[in-house]
Amino acid sequence: MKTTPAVSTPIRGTQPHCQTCSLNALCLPLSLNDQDMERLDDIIRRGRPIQKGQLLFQQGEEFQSVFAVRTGALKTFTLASNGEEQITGFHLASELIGLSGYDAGNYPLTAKALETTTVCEIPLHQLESLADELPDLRKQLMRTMGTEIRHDQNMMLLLSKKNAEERVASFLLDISNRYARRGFSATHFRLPMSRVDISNYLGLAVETISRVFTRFQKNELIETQGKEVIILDMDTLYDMAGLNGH
Amino acid sequence: MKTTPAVSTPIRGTQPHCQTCSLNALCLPLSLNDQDMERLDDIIRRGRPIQKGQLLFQQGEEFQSVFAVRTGALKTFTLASNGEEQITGFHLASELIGLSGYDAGNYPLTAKALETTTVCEIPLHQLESLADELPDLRKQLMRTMGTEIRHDQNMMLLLSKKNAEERVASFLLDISNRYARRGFSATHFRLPMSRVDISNYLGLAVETISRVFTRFQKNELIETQGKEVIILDMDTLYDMAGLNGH
DNA sequence: CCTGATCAATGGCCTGCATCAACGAGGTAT
DNA sequence: ATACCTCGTTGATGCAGGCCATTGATCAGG
Repeated sequence: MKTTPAVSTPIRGTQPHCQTCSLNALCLPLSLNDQDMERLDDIIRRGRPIQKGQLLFQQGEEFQSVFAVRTGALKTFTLASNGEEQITGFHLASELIGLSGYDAGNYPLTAKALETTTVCEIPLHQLESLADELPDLRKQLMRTMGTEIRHDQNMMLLLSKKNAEERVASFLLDISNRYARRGFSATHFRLPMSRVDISNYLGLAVETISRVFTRFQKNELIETQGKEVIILDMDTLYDMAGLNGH
Repeated sequence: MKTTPAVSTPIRGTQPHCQTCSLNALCLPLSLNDQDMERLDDIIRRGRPIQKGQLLFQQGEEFQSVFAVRTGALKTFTLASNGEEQITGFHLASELIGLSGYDAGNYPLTAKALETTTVCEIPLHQLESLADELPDLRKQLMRTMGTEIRHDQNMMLLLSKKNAEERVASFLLDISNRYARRGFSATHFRLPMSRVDISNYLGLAVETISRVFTRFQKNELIETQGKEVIILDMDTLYDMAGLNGH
């Protein structure tokens, strides 16, 4: 439960590269040509996996690296002064973590593994100089931050305007879409986080999550068994989420 | 109530420049040297003021420019599919608007003037190429986006964990700090937005805002008269906001 | 000066969800 | 096997804050 020493030294040869990574079309290299991708690949450190419950970095620590999730999943959360935690996001494979630390010298949130997880570590200094040389990389970084802002503002809308059912529907569809983009099933997946995490993220009590899940099952919108979820009626879920159409 | 044709042609000579602008230490030129600031200044368009209620840009419109507030104030909000609006932020002098549009080709939110407002328009294309040439400008842009992310994540915490009094206290202190950074009084200021806007932003009903304001006045934490606010007991407000100390 | 519109404040009622409590199902250590 | 976790589910109760309605204050237009 303590911060792991980030990621160990690079072990080239036994480790995959951006060029051959199946996620490169979703990840930071997204818009880079082969040459540029190689230069990015050169600064990336890949280390041993972090175990469930371990921290990737902690709120207040010096902001040294940005991370891309290779396998597994993490949650990021901020701590209020009273010690309460607010989960700000879940991060699946190919997603970038840590850029929100950019405006200050330290991470404004903590990242914790939800399961055994491997990440690519991108040291800030080198990312900085590379971003100054490669306009496409700079654009991609700014797009990623723009996406994060958009996500957070959607969450603000969810948290201040939607009721419990709308929140849970939105959440399920969000996860479904993110799996689908990675080539997995949009209707049959496993939630990597606990009910408590979901409730925290959605600003509800755990009990409310349970109740909404069972209500959704009675109405044959979904089927669940523990963390396994099958979506039965995508359209109705979209309506409920207040995302009519798409 | 329709989108204004953004900002008219530049009227050089009668308009101020970044170099002489009293806000340049808070605004985008923040970290630029004189030469670089001049180059930024060259691409900035300054136009006639927009009136209260007019839109600077509208959700869905093509993302063409970023704006810096020179005088006045605006609110930005997203529209849910049911038409409800969620205010995502208020923007005072020197603050940048529009960067959240960065991940797609169009603005994900609408910006509306809360009072007569003047802005500096920074066309995206030119900002892009300048950012590729000036590392300091790139860093400043990314820091600004990082600040926005941090703000939004604080709002997520507020919206999902704080009660009505804590929300209002946090809000008043936020505004107070932002005025103070601009050299205005931290304890005596005028709120540019209506109670309805505040309630929307904080995820509460208008009536709740009114009640909390009067409760705060009975407890001699603040004094209000319409939009005028005087903060009487900053320390207690900090405690209530859950920002003990600072 | 009057009229209608917009905004803020306050009272009264009502509900969605938090809270408290209890319980079964796995999982793990002894 | 047994004891002891943690996790998810369900039921019962209470309340913070939403919603509706009224009133006064301020302001713009005729």
